[in-house]
Amino acid sequence: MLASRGYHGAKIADIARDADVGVGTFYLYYKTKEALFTALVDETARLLKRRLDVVHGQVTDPRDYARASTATFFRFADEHRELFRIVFGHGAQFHDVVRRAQARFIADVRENLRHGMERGVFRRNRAEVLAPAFVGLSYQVVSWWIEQEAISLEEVVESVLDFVFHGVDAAPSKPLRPSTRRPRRSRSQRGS
Amino acid sequence: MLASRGYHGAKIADIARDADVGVGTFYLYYKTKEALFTALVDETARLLKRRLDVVHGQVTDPRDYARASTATFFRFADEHRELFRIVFGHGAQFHDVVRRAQARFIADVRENLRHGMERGVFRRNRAEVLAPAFVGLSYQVVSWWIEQEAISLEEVVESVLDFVFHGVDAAPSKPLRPSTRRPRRSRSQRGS
Amino acid sequence: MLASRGYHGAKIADIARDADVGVGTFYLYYKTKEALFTALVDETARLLKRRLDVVHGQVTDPRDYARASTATFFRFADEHRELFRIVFGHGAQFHDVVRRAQARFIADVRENLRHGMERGVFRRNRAEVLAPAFVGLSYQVVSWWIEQEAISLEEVVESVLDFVFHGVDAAPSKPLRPSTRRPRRSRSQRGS
Amino acid sequence: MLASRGYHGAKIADIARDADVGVGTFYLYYKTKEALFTALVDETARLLKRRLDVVHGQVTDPRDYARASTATFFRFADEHRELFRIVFGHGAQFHDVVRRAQARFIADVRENLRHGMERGVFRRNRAEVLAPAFVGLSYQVVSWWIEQEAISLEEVVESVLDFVFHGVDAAPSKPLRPSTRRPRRSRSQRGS
DNA sequence: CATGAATGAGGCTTCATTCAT
DNA sequence: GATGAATGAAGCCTCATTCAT
Repeated sequence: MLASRGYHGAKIADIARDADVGVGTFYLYYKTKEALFTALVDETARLLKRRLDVVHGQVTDPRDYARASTATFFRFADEHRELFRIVFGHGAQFHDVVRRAQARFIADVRENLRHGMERGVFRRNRAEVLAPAFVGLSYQVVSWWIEQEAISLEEVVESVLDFVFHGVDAAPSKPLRPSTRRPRRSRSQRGS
Repeated sequence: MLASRGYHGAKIADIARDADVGVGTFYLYYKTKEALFTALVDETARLLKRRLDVVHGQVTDPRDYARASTATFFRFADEHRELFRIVFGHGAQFHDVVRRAQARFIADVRENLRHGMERGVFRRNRAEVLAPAFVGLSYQVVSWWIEQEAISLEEVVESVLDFVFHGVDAAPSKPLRPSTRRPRRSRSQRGS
Repeated sequence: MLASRGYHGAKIADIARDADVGVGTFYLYYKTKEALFTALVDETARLLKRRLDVVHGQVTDPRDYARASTATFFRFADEHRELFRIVFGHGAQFHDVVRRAQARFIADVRENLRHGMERGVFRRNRAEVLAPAFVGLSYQVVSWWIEQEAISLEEVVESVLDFVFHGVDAAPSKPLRPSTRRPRRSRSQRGS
Repeated sequence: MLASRGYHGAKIADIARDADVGVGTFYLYYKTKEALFTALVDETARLLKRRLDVVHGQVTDPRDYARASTATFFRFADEHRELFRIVFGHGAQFHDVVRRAQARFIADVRENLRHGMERGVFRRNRAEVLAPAFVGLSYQVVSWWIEQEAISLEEVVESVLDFVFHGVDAAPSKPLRPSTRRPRRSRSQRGS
């Protein structure tokens, strides 16, 4: 219900009917509609975080960290499609709970990126830009993948990781910011 | 209004007041609330598409195509923040119009990726996976960037493009699928 | 519960919890919420009536009757605060049972007033007007008195009786309707 | 509606139908059901207060004050039966707004009683007891009177004032507390 | 064309009552 | 008898939409 219709599309009556209970019964479990949503988001974030914590505990290399995170995220989405659709899909981002959860994951990714850059295993680049990029691409690919059965988990993850590590360029890559860099020139001046 | 409150949060009365007209007047211009939303999405997609068509007309190389597309997308979002927030933000993705527009852009990206891979300028990888990745990361980075003033347009685009072309790995990249590979064997067999 | 929250404010679940039984058990004792209320009112009226009957049996003089009634009413309210609050308080008057009980008490008072007037121990006045006045003032004073601890039962009753018997005027009173009065003339003409 | 059914008995739909408007229209005039009730109570209290202020401005003697107040109260109730029923009747007392309004009127009466006692025109008695008595009897008599057509305004007021000034006792009255008073003896000891 | 007061369908929530255990 | 989870009718309120001015 919430998964297929979204927060606004799913009426309490629908949700109750879906669960084969009366409307009153719904309110025995959740104080409000909002509360159900919040509970699902929190539960999802908690579950995912737990899974990530486990795999993060087993790696030290930032690359492994990224690999493990990505694989875990995809596996998690695969195993909890309904929850995933509710939390990430169907216009739920507007919800504060979701935004905060997302922000925490982005922060996590950012730290790993920074760590990797400092250690020299990641290309020097703006971690604050790459972090949302990481999360955004993962979410979008998962959203696409989850709705179809054409490709295996391993294959998506493999593709995503290749992209994430090497980008699309076939040519051997040069550093983004050569150490011999001179003062920026084109620093732009966007107004409002 | 739509931008700051989202589709469900914005009431017709608010929208009308914002536009300094009466609610009745709103209905002279749009048949329903839904129609306004659809019109804005269509308009946005049309505007963006026109901009992309222009820059695409000036490039032939798939890398340039990707560069130009990305830069254009960011510039567009910057220049039409309100529209961008309405169309992409605040849980609008659930809307069919948005989904279709998004699908068109993803298809466009996919074609360029395929083209680049065939021409050998892009690493061989699954274009159908990378296309949503591209769009998802662009959207997420733009969403982050648009809400803050800390970094210039050129800088975000530079970061994004470096990431998109070279990924995060500091080491020189090896192909995902070694060139010495013979004609596809196991190449998966997605139907739809 | 009923006493502190009123008929509409008290939920069956609250009442049951207060009585340390399950909601189901409540319905073993009372057919409906309304039935509980009616039963309480009836019980209260019955108790009060019994007490009044006892004291009334011991007096013949209408003044003593009034004195005894008033004292009994206050004592009763004092001893059954909860019941009093339920029956008279918290907007219960709207209830038909309460209205009927009240009407019976008013009728009783009226008869005593008539009796006293006929016997010449009470000033001639309209008994049908004084009866509700009696009841109304008793109820209001009790309501005020019951919620505070500042003054003793004897003191309130003393004050009320002095007021009821002598009014507020310090001057010696003259009869309302001199016995030498001629047939009514001015019998009113209030419109709506 | 509110007048005939009381706060809980009157549904918004009823009120709207009674006023020959849609439910939505109701909410153009009042934010909530509660707000309507509060507004009516405030309006009533304001109107009555204004009327009382006028007549109070024309008297100095506490007896005249009491006479004028009573007459004004009855006249007001007669002219605003609906409002009166809403505010005082049908179990509205439970409402805080009503309670506060009532408290203000009681305080007003109490001050006049005190004043009269100090000036020696009223019998010495406990003003804090007599004030609620005054209000309670007025309210109850008005409630009775307003529902029937048998007696004129002048007559009720006359009866009430005679009662209020002289009480029911036919005998000439003696003071409640003789100036030659000795120390209290039996002054009670109510527990809980 | 423009307006905004009026509308009522529809959504969320409460709570008296039932009934299987 | 006792229980309390389950129920759904009913009530309050919102807001997209209409239409008379």
